[in-house]
Amino acid sequence: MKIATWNVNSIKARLPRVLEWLGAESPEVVCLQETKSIDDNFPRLEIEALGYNLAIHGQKTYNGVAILSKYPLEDVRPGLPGDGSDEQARYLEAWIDAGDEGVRVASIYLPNGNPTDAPKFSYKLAWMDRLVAHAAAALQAEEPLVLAGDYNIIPADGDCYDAAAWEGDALTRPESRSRFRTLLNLGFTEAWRTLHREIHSYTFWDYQAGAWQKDNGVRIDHLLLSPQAADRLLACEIDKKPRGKSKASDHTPIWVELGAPGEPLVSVDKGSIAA
DNA sequence: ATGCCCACGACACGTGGA
Repeated sequence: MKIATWNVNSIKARLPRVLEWLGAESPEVVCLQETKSIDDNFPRLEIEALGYNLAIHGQKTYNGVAILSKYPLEDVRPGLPGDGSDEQARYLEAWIDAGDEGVRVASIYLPNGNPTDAPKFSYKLAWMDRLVAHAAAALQAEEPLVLAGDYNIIPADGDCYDAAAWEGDALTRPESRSRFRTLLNLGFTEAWRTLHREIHSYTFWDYQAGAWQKDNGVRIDHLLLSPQAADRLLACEIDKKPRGKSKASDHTPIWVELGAPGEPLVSVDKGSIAA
């Protein structure tokens, strides 16, 4: 089962790019962020026509998350618990009903947090504290769980093109990174870094100053796997193709491939073992 | 050193993004 995450920067502006990518790659599950659409205006029909079920959690103009799935969606839960006064649509989770290959998936749009001398930064940190608490509780279920989305966190200096340029930014501040590590240390596996050793691989390139052409990017879109999901991890790749198209989002998709429970992670050549 | 570009809402430019 392929599970992707993509910050589309407006589902309305990006619909042709999204439909083209879904048609070409056919991921079973897709988490979208920054849909920037109220639920009544979400282009459901076009996406359903490609064989997807939808769960959406939107608001006017800003934020907005969605989960697309070729399997039925069950137990859909919009909103990150922990603050009933938070009206920003940044979290949505659902159970993907794929029988023995079922998995719980969350679509996450973590606050940017800039500028760091303003309430936006404290909101980011408080939101991360709530995410840590919710993730810790979710682990108690001992289910396969994938927390996928735009974390607005550059985990390490090698995950951006110029660490000096990003020093002091909300995406690299120690307060942000330490909370991301706390999340990982609960027992989550960061899929891409687990399977790739190379640095300077990115999921976001700014629209400005020719960042895409110069490969001035940052790696801020992540998939975090519970132990039961990590045991099934077969692959994780960044698909840079959509970022190079016209009318592109500034983010590009990243995906994991999960096998069935108990499926071998690598094929074994029994003949050579016998020899 | 600062802004570059893009999307939104709803018409002009302010807000937000990262």
